[in-house]
Amino acid sequence: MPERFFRALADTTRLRCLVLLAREGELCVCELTHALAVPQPRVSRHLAHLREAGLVADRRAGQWIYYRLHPDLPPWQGRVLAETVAALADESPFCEDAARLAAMAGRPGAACCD
Amino acid sequence: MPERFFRALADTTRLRCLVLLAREGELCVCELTHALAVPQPRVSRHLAHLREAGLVADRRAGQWIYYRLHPDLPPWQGRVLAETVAALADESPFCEDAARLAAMAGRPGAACCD
DNA sequence: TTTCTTCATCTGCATATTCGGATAAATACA
DNA sequence: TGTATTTATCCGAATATGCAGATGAAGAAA
Repeated sequence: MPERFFRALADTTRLRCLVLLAREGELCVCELTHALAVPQPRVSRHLAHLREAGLVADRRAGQWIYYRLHPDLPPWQGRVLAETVAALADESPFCEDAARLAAMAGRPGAACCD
Repeated sequence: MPERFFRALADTTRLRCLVLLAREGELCVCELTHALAVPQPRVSRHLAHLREAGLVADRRAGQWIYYRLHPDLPPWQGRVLAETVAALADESPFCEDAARLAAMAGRPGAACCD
């Protein structure tokens, strides 16, 4: 099912989510929604797609659901993802996403004042 | 346009062509058609897709048109492709494709009797 | 020229993908 | 209980993608 893997990567919204998750480790839907600056249902829909493709895992914590890159990703897919993230992280719109996330106020897991 | 790259990889016929080209270096359409055992217009259509995505280059030699992985592929895309080919080459249907190609009679570039 | 081979493209159709907007479900909190 | 927040899903429509089969275009060889 390698086509399923690449199909999951063949969309800008999903790639932006993956690049952010690779950088940050774990993010909730509202953080991703703020960082990408797109409607929330769109983020949820694409995260569901990534989850069904086995690329991300989710974890509920109170009212938030945190997503992360799937720890059991096949090694070659992990290497492909790492190469991709390294190549894209400094490009647009991925770097802007990271900047918006860093500037986001009231992030759920963050300390209030540091 | 990384989505364009991954979209090009998100189809079995195209992946099979790419794996064969990576193994063999250069192949004409009739060799690919024989190796994949699918209708020729299907191969041509997907090769055109790969060409428009910048993944392969073509070269006319008489009545044959030879395709190869594009020599100017961005380095990170080359690494992704190499990881992918290494992971898939021994899997089905990619290994069967290589076997059918090896057993093909009357290949255009081959010597007649060795 | 005619014929053959190779390859590309067109036509018609079915399916898949994506979207925005509305709504539902689950949790936290008053 | 009721309300606010977070997340998921549904709906309808537009667009994209894939296929098979037929046809077209280009070169080779008679």
